[in-house]
Amino acid sequence: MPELPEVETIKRDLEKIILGEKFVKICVHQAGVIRQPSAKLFSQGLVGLRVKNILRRGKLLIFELSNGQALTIHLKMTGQLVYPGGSSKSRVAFYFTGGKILDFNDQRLFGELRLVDRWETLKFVQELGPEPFDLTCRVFQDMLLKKKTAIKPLLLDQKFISGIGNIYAAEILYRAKINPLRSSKTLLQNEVETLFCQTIAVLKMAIKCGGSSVDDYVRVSGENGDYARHHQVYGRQGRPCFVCKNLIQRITQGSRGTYFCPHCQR
DNA sequence: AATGGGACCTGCGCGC
DNA sequence: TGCGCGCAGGTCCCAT
Repeated sequence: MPELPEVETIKRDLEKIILGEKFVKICVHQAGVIRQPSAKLFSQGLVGLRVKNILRRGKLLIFELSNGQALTIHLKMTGQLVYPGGSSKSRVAFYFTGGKILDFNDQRLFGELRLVDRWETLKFVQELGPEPFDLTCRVFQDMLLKKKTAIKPLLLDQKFISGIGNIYAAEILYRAKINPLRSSKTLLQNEVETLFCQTIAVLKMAIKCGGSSVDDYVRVSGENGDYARHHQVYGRQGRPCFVCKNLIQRITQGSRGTYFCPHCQR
């Protein structure tokens, strides 16, 4: 699922392809993914505009446009942006000057595309927690002390911290040797420091690898990201921990899967 | 206020 | 072999 490292990878891939390009035509094959305004106004509104800048906020991709508006794309679970496009899988096809086609694919139709006047004022954006890379350990510790939730669902909470999803929450907690069930405010100073450092380290390494290809995620070129081979716990239930050889467990937490090593993570 | 579960979707893998 | 069910998870929405 596209989390921060995957969306950042897509952002960087796209910068090389469509920065400065002008939309000449939009083909909406699945109107449901266009959340704002109507599919018709969305298409009409984009034609003639250039992509001035590409940003990422949490897991949201933002295309700043030449007239001051913005195209926002949330890939949710199965969204993809693929170039060159023009495939039959495409839910929306973006045509640019010079014949370039960018496809938005989305098997499960959870994705959300919007054309808005100001992306900063979207409710979703306003409620997002801080970017991990903008945090200091000290601020992170203060945030953790204000909550009493289990640490795993807290890391997944986009209002608490933005960009972390189910895969990286598992990998980060494993590397920090912290049990996902621990209440955030019971974490000791040194555990918070390790958690903070591992959060940054895992996300940075995952970006360097082009993200984790599990299920549908691919880079804009269609290639896989390479970080999945660094996964220590995600999807490894019943298999031995690489450190202690005890079996990785899968439990359900907040109605989604949590993978961890009960021996290494305390 | 904070937490939990269901809804939104589709394809896949499993068990019968 | 084939069918139906559960599961996958980002976010929203509602109930508790």
